[in-house]
Amino acid sequence: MHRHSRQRKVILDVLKRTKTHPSADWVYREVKKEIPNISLGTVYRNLKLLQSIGEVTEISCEGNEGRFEGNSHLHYHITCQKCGQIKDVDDIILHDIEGKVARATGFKITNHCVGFAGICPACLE
Amino acid sequence: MHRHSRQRKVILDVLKRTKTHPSADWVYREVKKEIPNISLGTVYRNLKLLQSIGEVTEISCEGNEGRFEGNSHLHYHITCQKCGQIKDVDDIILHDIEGKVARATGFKITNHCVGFAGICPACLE
DNA sequence: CTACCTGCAAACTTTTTGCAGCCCA
DNA sequence: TGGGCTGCAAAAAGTTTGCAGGTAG
Repeated sequence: MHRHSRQRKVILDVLKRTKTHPSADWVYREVKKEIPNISLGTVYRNLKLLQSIGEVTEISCEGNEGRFEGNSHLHYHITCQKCGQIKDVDDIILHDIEGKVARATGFKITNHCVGFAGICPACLE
Repeated sequence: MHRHSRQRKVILDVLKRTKTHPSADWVYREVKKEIPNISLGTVYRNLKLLQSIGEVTEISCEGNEGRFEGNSHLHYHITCQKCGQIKDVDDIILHDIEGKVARATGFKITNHCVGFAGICPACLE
């Protein structure tokens, strides 16, 4: 199966540590501080592998393509359309919606995501 | 403001007509049947313009980046993780969720999207 | 006329992949 | 020692943009 590698460990550490929702390139530049000769290809390969084993989630709702996070509990996101920041929305979880949609569509649901777009308090002023 | 152009009209027609959620390239190839020498750049420019005036929506939830649709009423999407098809979920709309999130976050909400991932009935068999 | 729009092609951004060598178990 | 993993670089995929000429109003 999988082996350990320093690169993979540091990539995961960076993602677990940050509160932001970074792009692959941001992760690359961050890991580079610790492993200066790491390659971008390795970052992409590991982000993909970590996703496949559920350690990392790629978020994509409302135009936030290619952003990752190491926070594995279910939560939603909101993006400020002015300054671009992405924040977690932890207060609201739709516990029953997957069952409803399963009944309505016949799909076996494995996951759902919710994204909001708007203007953040700071940009509203 | 904006002028009319045959290219723009055909692009919009294609999007209104289809029940799928096509990529820019699919739209390009479809429009090409009617306007053989249209360029991909024109398709991208018009998809962007049509988005900005609300005629077209770019959907992005659960890995469906770069897919467009001409169906402008609010609805959600579900993607089959096996065959890749995207279907509309029309039966369920969360009318009150934007207000809830506005109160919880202080954002002024302008939009929300919901995406589901799972396995479609055909692929389950 | 005069903006806006188009086709074309080049440029850019983001992500993937082939390869030779390295390293963990 | 073998198979996964890495760095590097080239390639692929997706999208944007500059330009010169066309066209709607």
